[in-house]
Amino acid sequence: MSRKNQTSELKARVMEVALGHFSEVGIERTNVSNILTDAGCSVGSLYHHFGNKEGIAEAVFIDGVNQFNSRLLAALLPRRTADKGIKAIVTFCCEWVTNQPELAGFLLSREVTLSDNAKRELRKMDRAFGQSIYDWFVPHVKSGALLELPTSMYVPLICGSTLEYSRLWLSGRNNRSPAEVASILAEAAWQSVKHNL
Amino acid sequence: MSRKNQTSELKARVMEVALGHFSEVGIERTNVSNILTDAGCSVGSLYHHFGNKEGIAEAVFIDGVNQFNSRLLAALLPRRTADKGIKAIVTFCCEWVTNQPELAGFLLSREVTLSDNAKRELRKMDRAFGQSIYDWFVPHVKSGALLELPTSMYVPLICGSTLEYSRLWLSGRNNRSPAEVASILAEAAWQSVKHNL
DNA sequence: CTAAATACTAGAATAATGTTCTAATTAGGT
DNA sequence: ACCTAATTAGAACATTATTCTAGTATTTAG
Repeated sequence: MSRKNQTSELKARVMEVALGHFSEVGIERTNVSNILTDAGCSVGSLYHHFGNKEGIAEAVFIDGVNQFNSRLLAALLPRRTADKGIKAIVTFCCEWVTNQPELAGFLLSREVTLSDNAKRELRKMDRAFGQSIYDWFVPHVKSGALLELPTSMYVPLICGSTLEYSRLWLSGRNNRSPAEVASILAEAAWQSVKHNL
Repeated sequence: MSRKNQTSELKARVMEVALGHFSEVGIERTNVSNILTDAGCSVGSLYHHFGNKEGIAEAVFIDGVNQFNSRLLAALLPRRTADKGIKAIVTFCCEWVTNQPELAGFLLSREVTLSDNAKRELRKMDRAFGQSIYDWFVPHVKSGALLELPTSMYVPLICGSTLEYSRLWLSGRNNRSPAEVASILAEAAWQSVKHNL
């Protein structure tokens, strides 16, 4: 196998193993040596590729956000009405959390403390993502279908309930998965941002 | 000074100092020795009173939840209509977060991993709190003013947006404090749980 | 009031674990 | 075949949470 493939496979393996440990006991309480043995990686390799333990967490985090963002856009952008769009966002979130509870829990936990470099990268990603979202929203606000609000409030109003419900479900405190209650959450989100004549 | 007072003052001092460090750099990255010097406490005393670093975090956490719960009840229980009650909850949360950003950030961060003992204590608190909340809600659901939903959904629907907005504000990503946008959040929460004829 | 018991304090010693460092190895280009 | 740079290896190191033993102060009981 070429070195490139070997390397990227190793990194992927480490990240997968690490996510398992992180989501089970948190970043602090997973020890590097467990990751090393489970992923079949040496100390040197690990620190060469990731810098330190937080570096692994960062990589997993950025990867997860990327995946989430692109799939969410794929779910949202084709929708032509405000109603369908908002509900598509909520429904997508519910399904994503339900299908990937480990990754979702890790992203929602906010355990990761990002390095300056990672912050920069994430901001760049976020800008592109935010712009696409913004472009979808503008016409619906202009048309009066959606409330006109401070920009920073749309995400909390649309996704807040869903994320909070997801956190509760992930911590084992209620039975129905987000996907099972998606329609309720979607309707509630819609009620909270639609323009009431 | 009596020993009891001396001791409880020491514990309070440690908890206050610890909260400062925790909210600034997280539990993992605050080191015990800093807490010791800042609070003027010896290694032995600290481990005698709190068991370990997590024990300090647990104490701060439980204290914070207690304070939050009792004040929220004081804000909610006097309200006689569904409308006023829901808005009182949201408004209270906004003000609480705005006035105590350190404590709020610490509680919302979910950094603390609770010991079995702490879990038990917290569950006990939560049961009593939940019961009071439940008693307030029942008549408004029965009267048809509020939607009838799975019990586990009221908190996310009512507080989700507010908590999400608070997290964003606490991480410095938007300017207006929760208290400044409380009325928008309150109205949105009300729209999402009120019964629409 | 005295003595025993208990709660608390102290800080040096220890243990756990993340990270660095030097040397060896491997792959890709010339 | 040889050179260069990327990668791997794991022993040594450093940091830091925690334990342990001993000592001191306070309360309680006789």
